[in-house]
Amino acid sequence: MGATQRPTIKTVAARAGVGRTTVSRVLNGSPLVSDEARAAVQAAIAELGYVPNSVARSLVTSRTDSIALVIPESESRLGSEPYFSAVIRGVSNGLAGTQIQLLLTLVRDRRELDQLTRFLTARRVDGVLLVSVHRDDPLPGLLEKLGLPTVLAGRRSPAEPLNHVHSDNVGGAREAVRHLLERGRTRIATIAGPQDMDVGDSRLQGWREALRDAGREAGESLVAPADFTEEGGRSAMRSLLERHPRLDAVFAASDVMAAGALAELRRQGRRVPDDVAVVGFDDSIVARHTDPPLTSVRQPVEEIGRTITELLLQEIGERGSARHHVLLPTSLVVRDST
Amino acid sequence: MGATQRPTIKTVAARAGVGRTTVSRVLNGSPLVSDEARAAVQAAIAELGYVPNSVARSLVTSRTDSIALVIPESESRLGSEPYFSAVIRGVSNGLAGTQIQLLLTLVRDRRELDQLTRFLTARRVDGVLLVSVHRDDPLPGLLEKLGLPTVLAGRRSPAEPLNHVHSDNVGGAREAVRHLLERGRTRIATIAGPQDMDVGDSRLQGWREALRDAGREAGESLVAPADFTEEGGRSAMRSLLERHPRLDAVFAASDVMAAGALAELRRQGRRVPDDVAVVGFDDSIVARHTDPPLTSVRQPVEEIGRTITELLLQEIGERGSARHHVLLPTSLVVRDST
DNA sequence: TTCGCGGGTGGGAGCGTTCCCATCAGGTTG
DNA sequence: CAACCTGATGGGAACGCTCCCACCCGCGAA
Repeated sequence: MGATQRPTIKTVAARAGVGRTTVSRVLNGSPLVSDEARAAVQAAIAELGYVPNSVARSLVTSRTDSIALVIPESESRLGSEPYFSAVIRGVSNGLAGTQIQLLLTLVRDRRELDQLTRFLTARRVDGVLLVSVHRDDPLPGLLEKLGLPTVLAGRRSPAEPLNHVHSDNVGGAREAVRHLLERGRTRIATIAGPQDMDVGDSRLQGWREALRDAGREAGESLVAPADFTEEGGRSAMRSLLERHPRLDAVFAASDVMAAGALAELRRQGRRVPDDVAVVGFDDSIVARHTDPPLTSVRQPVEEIGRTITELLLQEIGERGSARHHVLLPTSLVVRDST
Repeated sequence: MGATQRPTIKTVAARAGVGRTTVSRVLNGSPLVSDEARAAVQAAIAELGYVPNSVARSLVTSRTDSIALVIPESESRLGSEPYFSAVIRGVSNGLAGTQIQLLLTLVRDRRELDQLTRFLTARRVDGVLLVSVHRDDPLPGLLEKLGLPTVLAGRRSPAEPLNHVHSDNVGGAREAVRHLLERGRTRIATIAGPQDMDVGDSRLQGWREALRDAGREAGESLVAPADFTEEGGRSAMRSLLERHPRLDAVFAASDVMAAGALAELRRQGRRVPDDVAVVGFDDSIVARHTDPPLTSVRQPVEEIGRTITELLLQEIGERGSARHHVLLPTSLVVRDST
């Protein structure tokens, strides 16, 4: 009791002395409405505090005016990785000014994946943003089969056919390693990202290319893959030091892993940058606060978020438009760790 | 073309040789269905790959099976503050196992607030989680007026009438200051949070109480309020040092501000903890990586997220249940900065 | 004058569900 | 044996909107 019934389009029509259809036309900005009718309708809307029922609209238009941002990660990463927050912020920026709502879906396990699959099959969103894709991720294939507009942040492989936006991981890594070479480092190891992700691959490839360009060896024993976590970075550093006690530089494929590496180096009494120089990737908040502050490859994460959103909106608007692959530049931020 | 029409409940009914209603009953788990009918329906559903249209369901039930998480913050904070990521993670955890979807809404300016208001008025969600509330935030009042189930993470004031979950900010701050006293510090300043937020107030109050309990002065000149940003922390530290060149400890109401304070102390050649001890609040990833690592008050942010979600689901389920105010404990994590 | 045309308008149908109610079979009761 | 219940079932109506189509009116052209 108390909460009086919400006005519907009928109420408004009656109040304005016009038909339902005319109200609908005003609502949807049709030009085929006389000025008087439009004014009457607008007055009625204001008096009644009418707000259209978007569920009813969705039922007939089969648009939902919402998109999903899917983060298929073990919970540990959202949180430690400022990356995701920045993407979210970018997406939200890209959505500003539209009426489109953002659904956030974390996929942690098999059950949640099944649930998401049903959700997407039911077309409860107009499009999907996929972040942090793995090579064998089932989602991109599903989305393509469903014909649901999709844009990836990152790519499954260099041959990614779907719309995607990524930063120049190869180039960024090369620049980082070149920087280490310029600083006179000669034994440069790398803590690589997961090898089932293109970011991992590409940054490793950049490391290799830079070393080869300089005529240096890029042996596999100088590579320790980890999982983008701090603890992973720490133990990767440990194993690198065991294999190459005399290494004098490390390129880590993320700041968080670099932070783990710093901790291990400190534990073993190595000075940074005097004994070992360290470069990270992301230029996240972590990089500014480590001891010493971390030289890092900056990637425009927020811009990635904004761009995938813009591409998605475009794809939703005009189906079957050409595929877009956007590459965003990185830049090296030099601090005290090198 | 190609994409064959999605099956509806009618298709399923025809296939199973039953009526619409029976299919609906099976879908909603009604016990008033014979075993044969149920089996036939389930088989038909499987064969057709039928997924119920939740929009149509929403229209008649007027439930949306979604909730909104509203973050009313200038974009700078989501991103620098691991707090929000942790809340999001907790909320997502709290939602696991339900069919409820999470809508994320960042409110950055007046326009976005208006848009959100319309959105909520249209009841496009079943309930709302509100994070980082300010004293004069218009949203809680609006939500109460709309009768939309709401739970706050934090509170507007100690007299908050709405459902809310918060951590023991007063107690945490007291513990931090007591710790500094035990370490023999005598001139303990504080970098306080925004004074239009209860978190700011409460942590300041904890600082005052601890000092008074110890018979120390807690003069206003030892208080420098800031805005939870790193830059704010830095300039607050600067003004504290101007006023009290001989202070030997600072309690900052957030890790990020503490990080700013550390930077300023270093710039001025003060050693931490030898000359000045520093305590932060949040025990975020930042605290572990500052130089030196930061002693900090840990608050169970993820648990806050989970708890507000549980309360909201409960409130949505059984309207008008008693109001809940949950207080979660904090704990001090001692590192090298004290 | 008649016809055609096009802007402005409103009613009916339909989107895919759930809910209310009527119906029906088969058993139990007095 | 009639009256009644009880469990299983299905059709109609409704949720609030958009879209199709028919309609009306006033105008200029034939």
